[in-house]
Amino acid sequence: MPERARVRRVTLRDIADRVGITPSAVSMALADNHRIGAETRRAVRDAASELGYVPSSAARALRNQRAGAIALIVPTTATHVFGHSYFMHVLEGTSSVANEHDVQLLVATNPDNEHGLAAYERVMRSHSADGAILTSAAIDDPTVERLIDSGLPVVMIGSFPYLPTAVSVGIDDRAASRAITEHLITVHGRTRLLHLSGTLDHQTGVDRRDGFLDAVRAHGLADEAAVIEGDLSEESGVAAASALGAGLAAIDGVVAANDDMAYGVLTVLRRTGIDVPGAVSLVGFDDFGLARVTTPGLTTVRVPAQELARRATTRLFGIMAGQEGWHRSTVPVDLVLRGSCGCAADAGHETVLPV
Amino acid sequence: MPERARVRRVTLRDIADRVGITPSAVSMALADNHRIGAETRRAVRDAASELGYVPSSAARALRNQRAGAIALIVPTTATHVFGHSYFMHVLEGTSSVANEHDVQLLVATNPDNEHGLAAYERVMRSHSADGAILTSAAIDDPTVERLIDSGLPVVMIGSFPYLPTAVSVGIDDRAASRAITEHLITVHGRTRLLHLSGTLDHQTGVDRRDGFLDAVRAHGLADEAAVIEGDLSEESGVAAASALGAGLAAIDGVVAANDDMAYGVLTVLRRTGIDVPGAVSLVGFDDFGLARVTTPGLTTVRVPAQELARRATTRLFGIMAGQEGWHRSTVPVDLVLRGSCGCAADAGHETVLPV
DNA sequence: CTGAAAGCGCTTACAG
DNA sequence: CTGAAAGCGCTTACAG
Repeated sequence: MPERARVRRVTLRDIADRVGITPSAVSMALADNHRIGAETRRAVRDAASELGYVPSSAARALRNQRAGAIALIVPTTATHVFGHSYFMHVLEGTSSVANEHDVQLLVATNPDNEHGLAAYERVMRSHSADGAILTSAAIDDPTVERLIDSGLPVVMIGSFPYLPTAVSVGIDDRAASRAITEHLITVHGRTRLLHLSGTLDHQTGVDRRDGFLDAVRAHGLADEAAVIEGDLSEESGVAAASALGAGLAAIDGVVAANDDMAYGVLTVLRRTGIDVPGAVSLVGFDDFGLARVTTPGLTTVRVPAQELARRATTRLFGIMAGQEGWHRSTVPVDLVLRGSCGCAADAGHETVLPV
Repeated sequence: MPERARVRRVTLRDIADRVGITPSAVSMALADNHRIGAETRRAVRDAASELGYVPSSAARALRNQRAGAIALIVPTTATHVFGHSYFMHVLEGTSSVANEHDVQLLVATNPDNEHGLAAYERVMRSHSADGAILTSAAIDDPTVERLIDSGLPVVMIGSFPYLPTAVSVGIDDRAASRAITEHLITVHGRTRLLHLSGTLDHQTGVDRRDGFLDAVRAHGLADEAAVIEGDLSEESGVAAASALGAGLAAIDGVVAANDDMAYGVLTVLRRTGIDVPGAVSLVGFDDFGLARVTTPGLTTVRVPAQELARRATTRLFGIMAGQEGWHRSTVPVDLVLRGSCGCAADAGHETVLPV
């Protein structure tokens, strides 16, 4: 295999031989150790770049007892529950911060319940990663606590009220959901509201539902309000709206727990001939891209997923460096008012309002 | 830091001490080496699982000269060009095969043009990965050739006619695009066709356009046909259709290079009051999910992105194991006929036809 | 001040 | 047949 041969490692030894010093000295020279004279340092640098030296990550990891990598842990179910856009945003945020720290990013998924546990437990135990970002775990996921108890630095994205000592970065889902619901009530005079929730085994689903309930209760509209549990997929939005049938006519506002479900509802309303926002105000949650181009544009809560990931990862590096400090960071979100609630008549226009 | 202490590594030495043999013997026992007696082997296994032994990936990597990881390399621009769903499918496919081989998955992105090169060159040179999957590189991306020349096992997803020796897995974009265009011509009698292409700096964009041109030329419709270059985003579909203005009325069929752009076109057609599929047949490419739930359902080419990734990764492991063999594998695709071309009248119905 | 050894944790080639 | 050393490539504590 001549091709493989070309990959042959360039080591400190090769540089040492060329410059005429020891590997130890080369190591120090490359680390700009003052023990090594300036001219030798330069000679070493030159030789290193000529030979195309790159340190062996394995040797470094073994010697330093640090992997030089962090892991992004993704429970299997999460992709389906949270959607592709959410993960790409998280991946981009995590990845860019890891790059800034010159650290590799491992992505660990749980293939199934049997080996799933092992999948990321192995990551931590084998010390393939020095820390982990965990996103979108279910409320009752037992692996989360195990992971935290293991002592590996972990930062979670989302809300974890049952793990008060865990470090997490998230948004205030409840307040945001309440705010967008109150927008329908106070600005658009809606009184018969439906909430299409996410799965209630995730904290996000619970919090967004509770925010909706906070709003309808505060305005004395609880009796007219209803909640249907969906699963955050567009299909479940279609299904929920379709199942309502004639009952749809009795509703004048729909608060969906994410945009995808809102699209599903929109499709059914349109098919049924119910005007949005004329007869029904419709709002979503997420603002991961498509909300801007639907007709009408979808009013929603903008979740800064990439920013959440960036903060979580930055914090992770802080913890790995020995920092202590806060356990929970909440990132503010915005209401993005477009046409579907009744705000902006013309396509493309939007108003952004901090919650 | 008491928490960190809990992570303290369990090594072969710990097992050896407990069982009363040498680390070497433990290593052999765990590898089921026949040199070690059955009872010792059992004792070692018991001790290992009691102590929670997991081999050090760094030590193994250093000793075996293998990283125990593969890399998924993603050029920066690619996310925007190919979309979130495409990448999640690729990630899932690659990840699951890596899991099956008990190998870690590294995700390497090129943060920007300056350090971008270094980003994954470092991955290969530092031997952080034993092989790489490269997806969606631009035609003129110089890093691709460098990567292949480096000797690191690489499998690419997509089409790379300029790199005939490269190992790649893809679909026949040109044939599929021709097939779906001919469907509009022969089955639905469309004669004034518009192609909304992807970016032409990616082979996919070129191939799908050429397939469209093959079809209109073969049927003598080239003079009535037009091509507009988009960028695969829904917005660009909106923009292209809007820019056409009154010209839209002269068209009776639109072949978009992906579904997202088709949604954009659909939005404009609907807004303009042009009936799909009554006045215009509209088709896309990808079938990554939403095509099923639009109204009408979008006729498209189903691209098995996850399967492509699975095959590419399986092949990568083959190459890493020393296999030689084919350089290019083409995965067949299907036409999925729904309502937007004029085929299935009722929502939810679809016909699947191999290309 | 500087040279060279020790050792991270593993596996296997080698000596006995 | 089996015990124990060598060595992967690094970094730093130690001896001189």
